Amino acid sequence: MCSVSASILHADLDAFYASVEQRDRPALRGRAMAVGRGVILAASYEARALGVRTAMPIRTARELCPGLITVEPRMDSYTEASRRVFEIFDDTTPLVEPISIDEAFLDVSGLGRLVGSPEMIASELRRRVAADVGLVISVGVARTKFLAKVASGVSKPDGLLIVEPDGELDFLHPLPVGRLWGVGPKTAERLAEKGIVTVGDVAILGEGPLVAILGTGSGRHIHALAHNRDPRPVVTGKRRSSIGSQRALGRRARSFAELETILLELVDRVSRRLRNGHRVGRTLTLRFRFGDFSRDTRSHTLSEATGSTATFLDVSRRLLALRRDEIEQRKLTLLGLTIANLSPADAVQQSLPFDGRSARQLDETLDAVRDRYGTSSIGRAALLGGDAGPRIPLLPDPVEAR
DNA sequence: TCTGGGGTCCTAGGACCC
DNA sequence: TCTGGGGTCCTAGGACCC
Repeated sequence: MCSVSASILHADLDAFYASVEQRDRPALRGRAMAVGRGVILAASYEARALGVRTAMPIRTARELCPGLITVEPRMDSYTEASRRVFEIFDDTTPLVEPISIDEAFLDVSGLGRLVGSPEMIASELRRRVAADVGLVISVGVARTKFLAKVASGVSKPDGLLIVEPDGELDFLHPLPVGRLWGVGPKTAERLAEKGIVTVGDVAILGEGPLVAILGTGSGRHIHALAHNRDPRPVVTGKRRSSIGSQRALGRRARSFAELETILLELVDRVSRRLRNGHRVGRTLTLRFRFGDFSRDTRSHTLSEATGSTATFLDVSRRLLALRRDEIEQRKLTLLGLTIANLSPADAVQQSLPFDGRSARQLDETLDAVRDRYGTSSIGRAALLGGDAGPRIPLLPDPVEAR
């Protein structure tokens, strides 16, 4: 599926969240600033120059960079900026594959005669994103998706880099192994122990020894990438395969009743998003993180996919109860819920019978839940499981539950 | 008050079926 | 009594990415 010429674009917005903030608030321009809550989500290039990195705790970032300005994320603004950038992508070629809120692959192989060379298309794309949305985007152009992504990364910030087919390996081999997609800190360390530091080292090693170090899956994968063998085409119309939500719990201890309330909020949020996307799901996974940073999961697969909040709540509360002792002994610092095994909502019956309670009774139930657990973010939808789903049974008294 | 919050893919063992 | 081979699904966990 590789085209013979460099005609896959990887377009990636630079320091996306931070750039949107600097665009909207001129006082932040040219300053070391970052977007974050607890940890850094995105840092301006001025802050990066001082060592501030994504995923770094804000406290650590301030030690490195005492004057660092941090702002709370405004997801709505980022979503809107992203939407406008993707409109420009879609206007450029019908073959657009989104990867995340701020990057995508574009296949422009069919546009040569009509519009111009990949280089001209990439330049025009960068110009339009700057002029119409006010953001800087870097673009890599190559024969494969993998190499296009590497090229955009190398070109940043505000870059355009084209890797022609006859220069691929010369470009690739001097780079550190961490540039290979799928090589993170752990894998890089294992390779470094064997003296493998650059992509070229991987390429020379051969597949056999690499498989011996990393196992079949990643061994073959990484070996192929080191030779720029990446047959994956640009694919449009992908749908996500899971939907989840999680909540960091901070340092203080939480009662089991509090955790049940947080779980209810997670279930409410996830099932609402599921229904808004007209999807139903079958596998629930509860994710735990403890004070010592160890992680744990518990999952359950239903016999049929559903969109019912009540069912999700029922299952997830049972999964939570399974870990009750563990949670009370070791401090829980994160609780997450993911629903996977998704399918289109019209595949199953969507509206479950309403149990006939009056609106007033529902509100009373809701008040009781809020009262008991001191939360205000639970809506009636949580009790109804959608427009006409069954109500959620009132949470048992925390004392009774023991 | 301080370690987001959203995802994807892979592996391995056990259950179960043919 | 001994013992196949192949396949799917589920659960748990690990690594990685933005």
